[in-house]
Amino acid sequence: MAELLTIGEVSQRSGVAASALRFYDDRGLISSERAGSGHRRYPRSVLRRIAFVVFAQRVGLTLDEIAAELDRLPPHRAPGRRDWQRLSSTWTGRIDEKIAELQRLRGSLTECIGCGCLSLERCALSNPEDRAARLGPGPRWWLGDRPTG
Amino acid sequence: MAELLTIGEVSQRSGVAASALRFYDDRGLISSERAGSGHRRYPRSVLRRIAFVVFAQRVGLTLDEIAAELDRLPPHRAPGRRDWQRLSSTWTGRIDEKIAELQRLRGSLTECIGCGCLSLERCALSNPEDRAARLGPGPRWWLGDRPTG
DNA sequence: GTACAAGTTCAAGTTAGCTTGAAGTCAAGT
DNA sequence: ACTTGACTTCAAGCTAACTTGAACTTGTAC
Repeated sequence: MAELLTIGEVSQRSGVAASALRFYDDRGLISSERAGSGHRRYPRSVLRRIAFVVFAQRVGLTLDEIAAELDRLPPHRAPGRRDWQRLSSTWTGRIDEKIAELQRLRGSLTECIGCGCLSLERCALSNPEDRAARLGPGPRWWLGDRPTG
Repeated sequence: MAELLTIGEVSQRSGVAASALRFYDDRGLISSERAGSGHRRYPRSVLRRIAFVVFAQRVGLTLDEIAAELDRLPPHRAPGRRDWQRLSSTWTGRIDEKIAELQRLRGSLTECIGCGCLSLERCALSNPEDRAARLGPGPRWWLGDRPTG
């Protein structure tokens, strides 16, 4: 039962690719000591941190946002039950927003099909404001669905 | 009242940037005649086609999928009420799937917070199968949420 | 001592859906 | 004639979150 884990072991246990772990390491989401050889050595607590990252991603947070959340924890500490609960309401709130938005979309869709208008000017579905609001290049992430920045 | 519209006019009426319209044109989503000058000229029906594209994007279809749908219409025809209705069930179905998935996510989140486990091996939230299933590079679109390829 | 797996860094590639810029053409107004 | 604005093509850039490849070093097993 080793105290410190290699990147390969962490990868296996977490299901996250080693390349991704190096990437997280570079971005400061996780941190490692180095063995004399220069190889990364991770404490077990890193697994909870990784779990946190994975879950947060599923909720829809970007890595930057996740990094910000992790920065609010005592340095290098893995999130515990308390932190979990502090975040839970924010996260479920976020999911709820997404659900609500999809339901609104669903509603307008059925409406539009009912009336058969398919008019860009009138139909709520086209939602030109949202589209106009997204400036610059890049894929249109969730196409006008992002709540705040 | 001109019969044919310039790309700028189409852009204004649809709210879609001219650069995007050229992009759609190149991808075959819309098609144009050319004036003697080489400038694009669009029939009015293009507005309905564009509406179709915009709506389909909001539902979550990729441009490739949208192109496939449009290919099933008589060539160069704008989608009418019938086409609309034929597609409506597919689309609302798709939205429903997404909603269901978010609700599942919400459920596991509350569960996980209740038990405080935050274990990558046991917790339903981490969902290693989904993650393992996404191969290759590129951003993890909707992080493991995509139903079929 | 010689494989071979597993680790390292760093740069470049991948995806989608556009945008931006460069360099030039065309049309209308003064 | 000259400017202004709208249009053209084509190549390159942007974003996020990684992956892939090259070139090299370390650690373990036989």
